[in-house]
Amino acid sequence: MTSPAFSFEGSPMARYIPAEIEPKWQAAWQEAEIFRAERDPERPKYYVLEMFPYPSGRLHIGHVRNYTLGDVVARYKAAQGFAVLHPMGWDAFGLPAENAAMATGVHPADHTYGNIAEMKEQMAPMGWSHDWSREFATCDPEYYGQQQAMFLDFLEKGLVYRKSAMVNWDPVDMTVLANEQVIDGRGWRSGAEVERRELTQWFFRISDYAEDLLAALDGLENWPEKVRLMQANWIGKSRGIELYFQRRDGAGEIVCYSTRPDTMRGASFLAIAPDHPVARELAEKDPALAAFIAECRKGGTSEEAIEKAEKLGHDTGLRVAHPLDPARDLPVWVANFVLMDYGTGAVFGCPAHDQRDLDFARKYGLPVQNAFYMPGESVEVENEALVPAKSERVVYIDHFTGLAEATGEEGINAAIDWFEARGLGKGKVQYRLRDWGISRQRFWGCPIPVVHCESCGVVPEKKENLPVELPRDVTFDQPGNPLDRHPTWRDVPCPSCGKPARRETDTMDTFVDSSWYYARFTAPNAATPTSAEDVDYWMNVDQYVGGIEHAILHLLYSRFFARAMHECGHLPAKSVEPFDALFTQGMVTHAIYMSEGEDGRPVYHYPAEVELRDGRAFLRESGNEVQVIPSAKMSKSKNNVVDPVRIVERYGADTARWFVLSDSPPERDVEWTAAGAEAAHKHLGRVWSLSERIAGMEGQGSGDEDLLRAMHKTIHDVTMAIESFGFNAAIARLYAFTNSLQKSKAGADTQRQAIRVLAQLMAPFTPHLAEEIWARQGGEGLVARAPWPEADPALLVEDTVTLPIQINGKRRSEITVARDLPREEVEKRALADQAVQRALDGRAPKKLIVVPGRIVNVVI
RNA sequence: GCCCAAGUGGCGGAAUGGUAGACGCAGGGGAUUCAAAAUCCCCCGCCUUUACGGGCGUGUGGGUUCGACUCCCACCUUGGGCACCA
Repeated sequence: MTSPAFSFEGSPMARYIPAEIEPKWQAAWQEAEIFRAERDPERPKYYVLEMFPYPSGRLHIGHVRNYTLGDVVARYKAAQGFAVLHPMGWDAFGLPAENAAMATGVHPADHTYGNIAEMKEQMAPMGWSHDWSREFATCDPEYYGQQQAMFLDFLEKGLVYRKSAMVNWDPVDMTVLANEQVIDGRGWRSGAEVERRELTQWFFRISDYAEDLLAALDGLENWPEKVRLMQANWIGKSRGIELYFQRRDGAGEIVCYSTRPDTMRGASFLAIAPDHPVARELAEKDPALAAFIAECRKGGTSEEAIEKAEKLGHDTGLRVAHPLDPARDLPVWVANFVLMDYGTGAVFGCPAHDQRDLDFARKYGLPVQNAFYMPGESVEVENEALVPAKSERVVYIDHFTGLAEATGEEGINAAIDWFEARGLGKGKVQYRLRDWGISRQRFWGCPIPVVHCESCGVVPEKKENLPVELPRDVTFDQPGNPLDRHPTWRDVPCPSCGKPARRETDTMDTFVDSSWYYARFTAPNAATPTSAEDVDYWMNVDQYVGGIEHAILHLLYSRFFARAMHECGHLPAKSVEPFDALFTQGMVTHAIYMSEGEDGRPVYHYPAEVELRDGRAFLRESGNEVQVIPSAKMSKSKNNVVDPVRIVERYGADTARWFVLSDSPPERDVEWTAAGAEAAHKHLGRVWSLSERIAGMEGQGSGDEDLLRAMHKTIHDVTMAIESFGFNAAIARLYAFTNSLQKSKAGADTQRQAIRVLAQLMAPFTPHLAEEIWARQGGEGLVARAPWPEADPALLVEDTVTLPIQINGKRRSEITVARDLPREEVEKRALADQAVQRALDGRAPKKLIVVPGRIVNVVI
């Protein structure tokens, strides 16, 4: 069949040139304002949100993945008839702008707004369906002013308070450091050993919501299981007991929190935090202890730093009575691994059943005594602690409750009852979750709107004076927060008594900014933080998309903030869980090409300098082979960053979008490869040629029904795949259908129908190419506005099925039978099969399993 | 150190407990071409066999099941988070 309609040669086909297609359709969308979200009581709404970017100034390929994922959902939902809200804005406060100010002297605001302008320019060619009319940056005074208003509401409701807490202190630069700025225990600029220093700071009472935040996780059915689990572990609910240990010096008691009171027999010491009041009290008269406590303050505040630090202890000389045997003494040690923030800041050490306690006991020569054995093994612990799961049965040794063999859980419960009955302790539910410290000793953040007055104390700023705006006239020529040394900004009259007072110069954690932006998008210009009408209509976020690295902090803070906003009347009750569905995507990675330099240090090569042959990499210039490290996180210093702007210039946005979605499931990391991008581009070119060929076709053909069946199957499969975020699978189905269409001999009308459906199904992924094909094939209006195609169920079922036949679970043959063939017939046909006959060798099968429509298994 | 996740051909990956390897890349063969590019067609897990076929195979070791990539237990490796990076 070589009619002209099928010939590539000689037909006046246009080539696929994205640079001609893409800007045209972007202009058409803008002209029609199809992405502008409007409240529409006639239609159901759909709010899809991607985590907004920090304006670094460079669009990263990770952004491309994130926003393309959201864009597919937004465009798909729009095609299904929803009123879609798909906003975009900027998480604009933060350290990098201050670092830039220190390096170049440019004001953080200028730096940030400059970056925003640059990034917007880089985002425009991607063809994302964002509603830019709702754009804002968290550093806009209009935004952070509303945040300050909410801070004052929280203050009034008692959701905010001040207390002392530790920060990283650089003793040379005389400044507070972020954890990121502490490298191996030293300040990143000064190189000085960092110490922990106490500062009075503002806190949100998130721990009051620990139980609610934990319990409500069950209702978040459309969140990834692992995120819920991570949050549950982070909140860390545990049931235990507060135990009272009487001091031998008669000065009262030390209260320890324990989740394993059943192991009390093995207690050999008490360990208290260096900041514990008892430690401080004893240090006043004990210079050696004071020196030890000072030593414990070395290093950063991060939990990782504390946990990994060498376990150090100091015997205070104080003794307490062992609760089980008042004649027995337990020594009280100060230990650097005990955290004042958790429990009571004091624990009893049971070396036999806790590895850390055991290491500590061996180091300092403290006794090790088992509280239980595993059943049948009466072995004393040596160098490995015996720590079975609480559900496992153990044999308690001479237990104070009278228990013999029991599970850990039973032992714990019995021990709690026993101690409570004797007034030695009190059962207590404990959470690991700490209150959220929001004070930052930095300039580029939302100012905390309070004033410190000598006579009135801490006085909230009046709401009519908001926003408390950051000043323009600041310099960054010395370390620290310039607000601290800005007299005219800092010195203000007290809002209450009018006497001279000082503004709070700390600003808020940037996580505060990102804890409510989703609500602000529903009414970005409202005179109050939110507007009731708009949050009622648009909230909740139906689909939230972002990086897995935000699984805990950002999402937990947002959940808390929504609850707090509800209490202050800024969100309805339905929005205390603001994100109905969450999707966490993986990273985009890229291989690193590395060789060894003359000095032995690694040299990183740009992909452009490298030629790939048979999976090995060689330098183009010298021909020397270089080492390939696959799937590495993109990093400027490793020269493996892929610039999406260059990709779009070379291949067009549709190729970039198609590729980042096609190669890996979205939740997993995807490796960017030049070959993959090339292949994606080629495929789009094939679809284009196919469309051009079909456009020129006329007349009848054969196999129309086969093509229609394939088309409806594809509609069904692609729709299901999009619904479940299986975008790579959706794209695989689109590849397969393209191949079927290419090979089809069906008539012109059917083929035209098929290519139009293909364009519709591709539209969420490659919207520009889809529009072009849609227009050329006589589609009505914009494909972005065409209703999503529906699969005809009648065309999805086949009359016959092919059943694999297994023998002992291994596939050995297959039979093709009518779909509704009765089971007995299937059995008969399966047993008659040659392979089965051969395997049976005259014997009768032990068992015959027929799963209708799926499989036959013959057990011999 | 603690919490979480992921490991499937040369590579990225597919697979409601039911034919492991869909789809794509790389590779091999062919067509077209004066030649190349582009395009099109076919093959492509490993071992064994002339062939038909047979054996092995989803990080490792166990277990549940007629049947396990999928469920359970232990381990190994890699990645994410650890409260002041965003």
